[in-house]
Amino acid sequence: MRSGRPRAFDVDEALRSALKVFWSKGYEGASMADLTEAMGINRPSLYAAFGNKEDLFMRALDLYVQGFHSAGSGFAEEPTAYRAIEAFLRSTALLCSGPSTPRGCLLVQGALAVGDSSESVREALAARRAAVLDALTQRVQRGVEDGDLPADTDVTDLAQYVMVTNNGLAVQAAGGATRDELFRCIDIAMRAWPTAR
Amino acid sequence: MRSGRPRAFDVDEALRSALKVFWSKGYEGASMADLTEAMGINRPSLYAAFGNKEDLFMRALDLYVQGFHSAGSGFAEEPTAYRAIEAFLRSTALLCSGPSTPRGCLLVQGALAVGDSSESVREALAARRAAVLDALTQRVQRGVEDGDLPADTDVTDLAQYVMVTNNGLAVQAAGGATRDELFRCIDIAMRAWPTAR
DNA sequence: AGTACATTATATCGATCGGTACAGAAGTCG
DNA sequence: CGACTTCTGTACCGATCGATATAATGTACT
Repeated sequence: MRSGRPRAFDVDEALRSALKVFWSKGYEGASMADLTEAMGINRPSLYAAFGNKEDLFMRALDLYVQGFHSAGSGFAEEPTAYRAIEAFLRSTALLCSGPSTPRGCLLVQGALAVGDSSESVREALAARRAAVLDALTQRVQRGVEDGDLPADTDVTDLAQYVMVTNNGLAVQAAGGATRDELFRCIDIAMRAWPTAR
Repeated sequence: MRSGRPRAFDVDEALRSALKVFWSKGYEGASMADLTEAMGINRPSLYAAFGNKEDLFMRALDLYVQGFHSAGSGFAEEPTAYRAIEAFLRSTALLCSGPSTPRGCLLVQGALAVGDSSESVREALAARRAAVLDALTQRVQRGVEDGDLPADTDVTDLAQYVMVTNNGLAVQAAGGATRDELFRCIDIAMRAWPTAR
């Protein structure tokens, strides 16, 4: 065991608490006072364990993407592109309307309405969203290759449409839309899906 | 003419400058220093002319909705529901990707990622978005009555789908999507439109 | 000219922001 | 038992937040 006074809190649990604060208030909207209160620790403990506010956010962002966001789950493994995208959107709807998590999507919350001080945070979020778009594009591309999408499908445009729907769902969820309402929107959105020839 | 020293700036022009700042940075992301600099006036002049930061934002919000946002333009007067909604979405895409205005939509920018201090601002934005949704719902409803939508169309769900697309377009635009990309997303989104019987 | 009055600019207010110095407390080592 | 190391709690740092007190400036009315 390491010498010195042992830590009186669980780092992972504190990080989960921090994630919830960032999730609901965004990067700049979450103050250190908010964070330390939610995490149940003092300020110096936070800085010793996580560095600074930006480092803490990056850690929370990793946890969010790997542990919560649908791009991390196996949506791409659904048998057809249609079912994969539908699963992706449904997963987003579930995540954004969870009863025990904040409404909306962290990747979208922090993307907008940000001051000058957090350029690197905005870039990190943009990179994460780009990664999601890339995963969607690859799955759509595979759908073309598998023959469950027309050969002349513009995979970039179609993936971006899915991304638009995803972001729109996140905003509506943050605005108070219910889980059922989001699901019915997905049902409509999937009607835009190209039919296989 | 009113007695006393005349104002050295144009109120409407200053308000337009303030709108641009709020539009790009959101309510909390825009500091009074940002605003006064963009407006070209000193702090006391701002407070004398507009009250406080929240009052200024509400004035800017009015200007945005009445002067910029597509819900204020005559999208509803297009002959069919399809063409009305398409016009609405295209108008959103144009607004969110304008070369001389900030990217994205003020109603969406400020809706998310907000601290505790601006509850009333969030409510005002939610009310504006609700008004847009209501206008969409009414136009869809008229489409059902006109017969260019099936009689069993769920107008609420369809309007909410349009709202989701609208919000998604705004987020993608804020993230850097080009005007053409947005337009192609709209082309795909409109494929979900119900066909008249 | 002189008074009244609204706007201007400077300088500053208390509160809060993210971030830390410092001393005491709680462990492992010898 | 100390010596050493790491964490905890308090109290505080300079910077910035939104908002103002105060006094100088410029216009209209008498």
